[in-house]
Amino acid sequence: MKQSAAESKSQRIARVLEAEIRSGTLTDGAALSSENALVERFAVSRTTVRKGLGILAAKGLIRTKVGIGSFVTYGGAVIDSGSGWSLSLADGRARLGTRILRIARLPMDLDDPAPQGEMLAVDRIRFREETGQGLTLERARVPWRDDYEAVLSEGLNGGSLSRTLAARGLSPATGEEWANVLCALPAGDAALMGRRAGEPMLRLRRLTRDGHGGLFEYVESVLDPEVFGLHMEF
Amino acid sequence: MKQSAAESKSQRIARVLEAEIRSGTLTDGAALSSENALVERFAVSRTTVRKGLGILAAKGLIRTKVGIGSFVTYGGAVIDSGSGWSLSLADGRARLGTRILRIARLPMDLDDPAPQGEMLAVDRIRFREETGQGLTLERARVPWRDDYEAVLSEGLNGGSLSRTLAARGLSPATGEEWANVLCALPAGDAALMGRRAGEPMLRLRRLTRDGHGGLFEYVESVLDPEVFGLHMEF
DNA sequence: AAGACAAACCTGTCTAGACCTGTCTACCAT
DNA sequence: ATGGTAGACAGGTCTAGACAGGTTTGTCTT
Repeated sequence: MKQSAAESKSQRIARVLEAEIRSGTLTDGAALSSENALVERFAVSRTTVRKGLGILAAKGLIRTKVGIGSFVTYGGAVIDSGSGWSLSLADGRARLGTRILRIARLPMDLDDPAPQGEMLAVDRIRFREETGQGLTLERARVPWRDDYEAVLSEGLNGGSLSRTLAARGLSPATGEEWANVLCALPAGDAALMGRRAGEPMLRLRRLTRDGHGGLFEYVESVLDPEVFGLHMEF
Repeated sequence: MKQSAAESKSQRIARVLEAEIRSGTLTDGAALSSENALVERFAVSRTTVRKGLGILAAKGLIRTKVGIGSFVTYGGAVIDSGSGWSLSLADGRARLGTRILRIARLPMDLDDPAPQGEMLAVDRIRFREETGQGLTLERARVPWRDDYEAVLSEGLNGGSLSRTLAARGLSPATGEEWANVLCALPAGDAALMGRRAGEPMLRLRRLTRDGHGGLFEYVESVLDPEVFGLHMEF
């Protein structure tokens, strides 16, 4: 077999496996085949397979444990504790696009956690690419720090606020998450999402704290109930 | 065998048992099943079971005596599990009454798990005592066994199906749970609950399996979204 | 009724082997 | 120098046993 010039074998392996993960063939939490099985499947050496898996691990798509194997960690938007909810797409294959509504510095504007002064606010919508209809509306608030100035101008690392914070060495120590039914979508949110007001929606609120109990991040999400659900294994 | 997270089998066993201890299913001083029984239940080797028990012992949750068995030594407050989600009453203290709609032997009548033949069915409503309005509607299905005959005539142990099963030495090895928004309460369920049809509701589905992957229990619940939510700490 | 004994449990400990990832080295090709 | 191959080795995880010794219980004997 001829090797396409631009892509090494390990990159190809990573690409094929990533496609299987993102397409849902390999679902969240599922075990990948063992390295030796992948050696068989791709007819390459184990070194090459491991390089490919390394690429996926660096992207955060899989995690591997000695003596056990590699596991898909994509889509578990929550924690890696293995014992939490993960948000799941109930509706098989919906292609999601993302649009950032704003990244701004402003006083706390959400009701729930005690007012905390200036915040870094990130509002984001995810929408169905075919129709443009908004499927999720997420409002994240993080206590302002001066080194967030760069975020305002340069945006987020990989579109993810948690990744942006992690890149600054910030990660939460504890947290809570609530899920409930929002019986009627408010008109303002409906307009932003391109939906009808009054629809029932799935609502998630997530509050994380740093080691000293201070607010780390607060996220409020409204999700299309036809597409999103929560899933847990135990 | 499919493993659900990047977690070793012994860790999973420890986690499941810890949840049972902390949730009060296994109370202080109670004996755990013997190691060989746990081998059966989780379908793993005794070495692995012992590793799991070792984790619990290291946490001080159990103590084991030669020739006798392992015992729960967790005396502390039996608050909620800490791992996984717990159903929480959003609406402070609503006094709940319980009404069993039926306990019956019948062929599988719910859509979700593959049809399994005869089932023990328990349908139950929880309602607000002040108003009589139904807050939850739960349908539980368990594959029929002949020794359930007594359940049909004598009812459940303490009103709980899981407790009834546990009393017969039956407990699940693994399970999954889904939560989503039921956009419109069907008319039939609405009549049972004394609610208006078409209301949005919170819907939970829970499927547990025995160690060999066979169906253990399936429960479908519909919950008042004003009163119930999901909560998780991590 | 009291004691001895055996069977059936239980945990503690050990082994051999299968299969897994992590790491290393030596070598080849472009 | 880079990317791939092939193999060896260490160590983690799990299985399937065997064996020793503690505990309980029922039964048989005295």
